Amino acid sequence: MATIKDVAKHADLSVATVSRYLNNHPYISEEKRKRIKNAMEELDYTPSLVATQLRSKKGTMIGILVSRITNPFFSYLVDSIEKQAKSNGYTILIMQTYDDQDAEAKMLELLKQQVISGLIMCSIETDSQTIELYREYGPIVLCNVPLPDSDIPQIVTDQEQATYEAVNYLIDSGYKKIAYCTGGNLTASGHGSARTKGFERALVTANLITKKEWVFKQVHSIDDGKLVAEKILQLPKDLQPDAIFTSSDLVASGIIEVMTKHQKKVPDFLAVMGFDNQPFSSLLSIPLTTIAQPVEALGVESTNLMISLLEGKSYHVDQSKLILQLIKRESA
Amino acid sequence: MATIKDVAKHADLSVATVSRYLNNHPYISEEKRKRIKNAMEELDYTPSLVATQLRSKKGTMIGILVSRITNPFFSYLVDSIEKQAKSNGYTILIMQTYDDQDAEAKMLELLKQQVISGLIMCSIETDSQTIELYREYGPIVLCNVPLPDSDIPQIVTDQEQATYEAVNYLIDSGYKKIAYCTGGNLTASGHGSARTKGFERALVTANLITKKEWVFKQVHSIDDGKLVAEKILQLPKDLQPDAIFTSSDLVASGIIEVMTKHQKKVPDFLAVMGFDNQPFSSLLSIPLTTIAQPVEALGVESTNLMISLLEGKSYHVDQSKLILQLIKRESA
DNA sequence: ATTGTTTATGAAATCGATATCATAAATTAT
DNA sequence: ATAATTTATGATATCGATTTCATAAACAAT
Repeated sequence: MATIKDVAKHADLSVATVSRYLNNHPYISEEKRKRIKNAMEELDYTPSLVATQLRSKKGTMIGILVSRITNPFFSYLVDSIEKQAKSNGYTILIMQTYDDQDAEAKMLELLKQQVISGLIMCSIETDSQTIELYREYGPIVLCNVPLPDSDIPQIVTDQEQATYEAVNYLIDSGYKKIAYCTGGNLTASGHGSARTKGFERALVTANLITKKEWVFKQVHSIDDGKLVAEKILQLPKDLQPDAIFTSSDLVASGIIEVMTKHQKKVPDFLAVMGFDNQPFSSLLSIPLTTIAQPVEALGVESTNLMISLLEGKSYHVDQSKLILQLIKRESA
Repeated sequence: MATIKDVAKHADLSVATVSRYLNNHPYISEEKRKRIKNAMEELDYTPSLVATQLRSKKGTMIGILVSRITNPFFSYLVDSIEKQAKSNGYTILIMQTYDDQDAEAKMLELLKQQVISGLIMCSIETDSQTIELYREYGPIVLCNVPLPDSDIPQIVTDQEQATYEAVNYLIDSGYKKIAYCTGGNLTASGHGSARTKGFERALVTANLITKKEWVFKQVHSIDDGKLVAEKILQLPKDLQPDAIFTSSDLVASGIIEVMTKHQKKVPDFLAVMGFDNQPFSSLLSIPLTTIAQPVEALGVESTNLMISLLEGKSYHVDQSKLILQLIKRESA
């Protein structure tokens, strides 16, 4: 690999001049410009990002933290972020946490070490104080994971209201025993809690009660959904819910699969509300009633915000596109 | 941020000794060991990855190239790779190419620049010679994208045979006018070509013909699938295929959606063969007949191979798990 | 007692870039 | 004509680690 030294030698100039050329400084004669350019081409030179970063502390890499890339909500979100970042000259580094604090910590370390210059967190495990500690090393943007009591820049949607409306829809449809799934554990401050609030508000407003047997934590995947369904089926008849609000379409699909296998009709036996409106959700044997998230906009806005933070500009978040929408189909 | 210098000063030792401590060199007295450890803790010191990399040329970052992360096949593959890499102390950098040569080139540049120490390519756009050029900068492993005429380390599955068997299954079921979708463009050397070979072999063996109206290139997504379906429906009746081999379950779903909307029964009007056996494929209104890929094993094997290459060890690929399997359901 | 190893440490060069300081020539201002 | 600026370039210190070389005890061998 050719280095800046080689280029300098080859062009019979100092490294300083070559460095100036690289950074578009003024005061380089047209003639030397050409000599440098030629030397670079002849030597097939590319500046070392590592060395540049060590010296200048400026980077072009943005980290993204998601809990699971296999969840289409996140893969589409990542997709959106990546497109937006790439078109602005930034590169993306993705890491999954699998709800693991240590993984999240590792990513924050990468920020501290300037491997990444900024971090977009689309999932969160640690408390806000810990995250605050890392803000001095580079901008952190929260994407769709509200952290109350914190002034970390965030792109938010109103998960509370959307959940409220969705559960209200269930209630209006006549369901009274509504179960609830969350990806979190109910204690954490992740966005689960906003949904939980909306859920509870709807129940309270309608004067309905919930039972602890109807609450399922840490459910993420199709398989988790299957487990939930099995548990429901094992409940005594009078304790069985007649509807369930799930944390994602993945979970909803798993529940429906098991119910169908046991000849329990959805939504007659159990109404199932999804979340995310994934591409396949309309194509299932029982098309999902679900809540669509503005994935595209979430990605664009959080990336724009991140870039403006990195470049010291200001950015006004366009909240108008960050709207959740209830999509009524057949599962509830 | 504390540096190695600060630690040295704080422990009243030289940077060299601290560096030795960091790298587990022998010949450091127990007493200084403790002093260094204490100093590090007090200063909350973390070695700079960037600086370490600049000096030692060794890194812990592995790049992954996929064409689209939103395709579940790739997101599950990435998931598998990430798990395996993480458990060995490596970090993953993911980039999407969207079939774009330039994106691929950018990732190869990251290898040249030692931002990543190795690259796992799960999709490929460039020709083998170009890729060869970058091998001097770090190991490159091809994952499920056969490049013939190349000795780049690769993890392969027999896409040709699997396709052959799947198409044979269609033929045995009585279909004679079989259409074909590919993610590539038929000219490239990607894994599309292996499938194409298998497809053609099955047709030739059965003495069937294909028509250029039945060949669809560059189809990847659900939307691409819808387009294909529309095109088929616009064909004159006698030119319409009675079965279609698709490049992914995503495409298959899109086709089925449009067919269903036009009251054309699948598989009676058109049998649809998927590819990938995605988690939702069994849950669709018409469960997909498809080919399961050993995603998990592909990830594990390619990562193990990469790590052994990175660490100068040898690794024997366990081919026994890299088996494709035809899964018969209802769509064909 | 003298030489040869082993153990333990520090000084300084190095990796490949950037940034500061110094300097010299060319240009403009007084 | 001299001073002040602008333009153009090079030397060199620096970023934060690793690594080589040198050195000095401590211990063993002759």
